[in-house]
Amino acid sequence: MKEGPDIAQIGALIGDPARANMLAALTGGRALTATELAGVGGITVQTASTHLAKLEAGGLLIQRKQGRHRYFTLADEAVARLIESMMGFAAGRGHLRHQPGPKEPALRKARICYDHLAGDYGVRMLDSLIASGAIDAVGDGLVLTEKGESELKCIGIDVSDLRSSRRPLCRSCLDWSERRAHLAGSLGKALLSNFLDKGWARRTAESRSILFSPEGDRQFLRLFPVDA
Amino acid sequence: MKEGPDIAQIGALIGDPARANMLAALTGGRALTATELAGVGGITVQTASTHLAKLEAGGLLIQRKQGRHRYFTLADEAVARLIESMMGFAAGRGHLRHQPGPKEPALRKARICYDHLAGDYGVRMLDSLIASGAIDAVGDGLVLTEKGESELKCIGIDVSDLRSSRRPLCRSCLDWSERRAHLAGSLGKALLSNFLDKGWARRTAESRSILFSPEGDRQFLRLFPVDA
DNA sequence: TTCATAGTTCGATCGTAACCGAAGCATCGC
DNA sequence: GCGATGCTTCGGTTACGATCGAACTATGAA
Repeated sequence: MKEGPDIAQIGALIGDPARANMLAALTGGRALTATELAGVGGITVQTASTHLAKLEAGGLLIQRKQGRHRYFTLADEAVARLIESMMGFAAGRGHLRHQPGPKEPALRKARICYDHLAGDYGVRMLDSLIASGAIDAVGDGLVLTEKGESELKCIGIDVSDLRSSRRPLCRSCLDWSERRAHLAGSLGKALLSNFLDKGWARRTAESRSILFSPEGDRQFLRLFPVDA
Repeated sequence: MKEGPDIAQIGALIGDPARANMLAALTGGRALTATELAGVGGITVQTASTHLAKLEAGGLLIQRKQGRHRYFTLADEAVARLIESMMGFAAGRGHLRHQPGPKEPALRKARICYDHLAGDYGVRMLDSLIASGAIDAVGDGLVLTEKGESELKCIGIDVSDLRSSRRPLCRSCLDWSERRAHLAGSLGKALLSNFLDKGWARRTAESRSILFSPEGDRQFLRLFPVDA
């Protein structure tokens, strides 16, 4: 039969634990060096090098040389969405990691998903935006309302800038920890950048989790109440 | 490290060519026996049996015993969506099958995607529904309009029946051959069933392709014109 | 120049999983 | 009961790929 595109190739690429860990780490959006990726994969640099070459040949990664470092990133947003969707799927099937580990709670509270906010806070934000009428959930899509647009302007986000990009403004992204949708798209990215710029939150060095400051936490919860 | 769900497990399950072929075949929505699946995988029944056991243990497949046959199907629609999304991704990266084969054209024209219409005709149908105002494409979601609902009633589809199901009415699904969206969800299913019931088209025995009769072809093109 | 760091390539080992033949169950038709 | 069919389990072979040590290339620093 051999019908359609070859999913076995990319399945096999993702199917190795070391490679899967590297890809998951890169879903954090940050460019990482080969040595760092060897660390997250739990393997030596030699092995990591061959893995990275395969991932690059498969079109999942791109590398950028900078001095004697090589920075690897996911090839594009489509790869990030694929990985995230597989995580959502795996979480739904109970294919979870054996030991949750100490960083799990922080990761579940707030983490970065390629370039936008995910985890409990990400889901909460979208719920609140929908409840307040800033975003309409229509079918399985999301649309920004006029009301929402003016509210965003108040917190310093100019939506007309975002519209000029080819990327969709609002996109819903399934959250693997919450098993519900959070906000992706260029607006999702802009909101997270906004929080980081304001100093409400910051990214951690080696993890995908996002740490809110006490003040940032307060502001965030005020801005996105649960029962709005 | 070791953040989040284990995508390596399902990646590895899909990563074997024989298993990938079986899964792709099952995306046709039809239940297949172990022997049939061995055929599409290009392996003996013994080997297929072990593969199927692994896929079942991984939650991707379910089996139903019926007499001395065992019928395998995808576990649920989420699996079908995962496979289809991986196909779309793979097609975009150029991970195509080596030789297109003789059945390719028919497959590209019209095929079944779990339970709804895909391929050129699937994409054309959605485009036409949007152009005529029966469906609104809003954000990256799809909504049926009142006008669309009454038009559907004319061709014999009662939307209120569909609404009662928990499954979303309209969903967009990326088509790997056309690289554009077609209509999924319970409405997508209902439309395809409608065509099959009317005798406009029929499913083929061993492939995912859908064959339109000359009359059905005429009716379909009349109902969903390109420049409506 | 020399040394140190980052990364790749080579070579060899090792483990696992895919594979099939043969035997073993289960179900159907007779 | 019998044989035939559909499928699974067992045993043994084979092949591929993940892994690492060691050697090699490249960039940067002193």
